[in-house]
Amino acid sequence: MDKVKSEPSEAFQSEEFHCPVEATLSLIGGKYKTLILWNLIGKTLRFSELRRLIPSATPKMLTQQLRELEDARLLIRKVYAVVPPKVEYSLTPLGTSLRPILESMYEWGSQYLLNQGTKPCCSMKKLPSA
Amino acid sequence: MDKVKSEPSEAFQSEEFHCPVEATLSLIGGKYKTLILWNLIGKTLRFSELRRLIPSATPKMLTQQLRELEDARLLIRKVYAVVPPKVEYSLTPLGTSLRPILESMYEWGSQYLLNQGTKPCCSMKKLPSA
DNA sequence: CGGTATCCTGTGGGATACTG
DNA sequence: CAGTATCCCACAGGATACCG
Repeated sequence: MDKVKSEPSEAFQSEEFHCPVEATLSLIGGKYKTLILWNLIGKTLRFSELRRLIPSATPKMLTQQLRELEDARLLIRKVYAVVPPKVEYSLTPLGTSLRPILESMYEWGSQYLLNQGTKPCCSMKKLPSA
Repeated sequence: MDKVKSEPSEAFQSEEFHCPVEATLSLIGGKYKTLILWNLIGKTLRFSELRRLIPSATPKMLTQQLRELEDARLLIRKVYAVVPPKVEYSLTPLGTSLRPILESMYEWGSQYLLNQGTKPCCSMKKLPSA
């Protein structure tokens, strides 16, 4: 298995894209991805912090989703050569540029849940004003 | 199997929702759903017209996605009691209210595809101005 | 025309255990 | 601390055929 992976985002190069909306969806649509992006807006978080913020994601899933977001250039993984290991995740400008979309989805979803009489839950709070 | 289905959206009533963004995602994130919604903005289309607009969706998948969108109250399925059968799909006000989200996802995705050097394709054209 | 019904495969994703 | 490595299986979703 000669998977080289010298540079990220190889998967996306070979992927035939559909339409712009679906392209966007393919980047943020994965399980836990919106949660990850949301939590990283304006912050830098370590792996263990993300685990605590998203307890339902197993380490395997969290790693996988983070790698895919990194491949899509939406976030950066910064490894510190220290012991014990320290890794920090933060959004790239591209990742940050998703904020308006995420916020409009948050607003729409909140309204929808209200109208359905369903209680919004989970760790996804509203973001600070700007 | 006593699946009653007197009223739509039963599945969503019993579904435990996560956070607003994921709730939104759960409604529009399905395969072909954005394509369907996009094509229906400002229009009314028949089943066969949707099939032609989204050729990659098999009838089974198209039906399934349409039913889920109907359950979510995003579109309406209007059946005419004529022969040969005639069914028309159109967005509800709720469905139409997704337009800003879809458009911002379209814009973001277009930009992303440009920067990646990937050619946008498929039947998803830009919408008329308003 | 507008769908169902069946069969079947790939894989998303959970549980669990181990490692540099 | 920050992940891998396996095992496993439910189910999304394709192909194909048929129906009122």
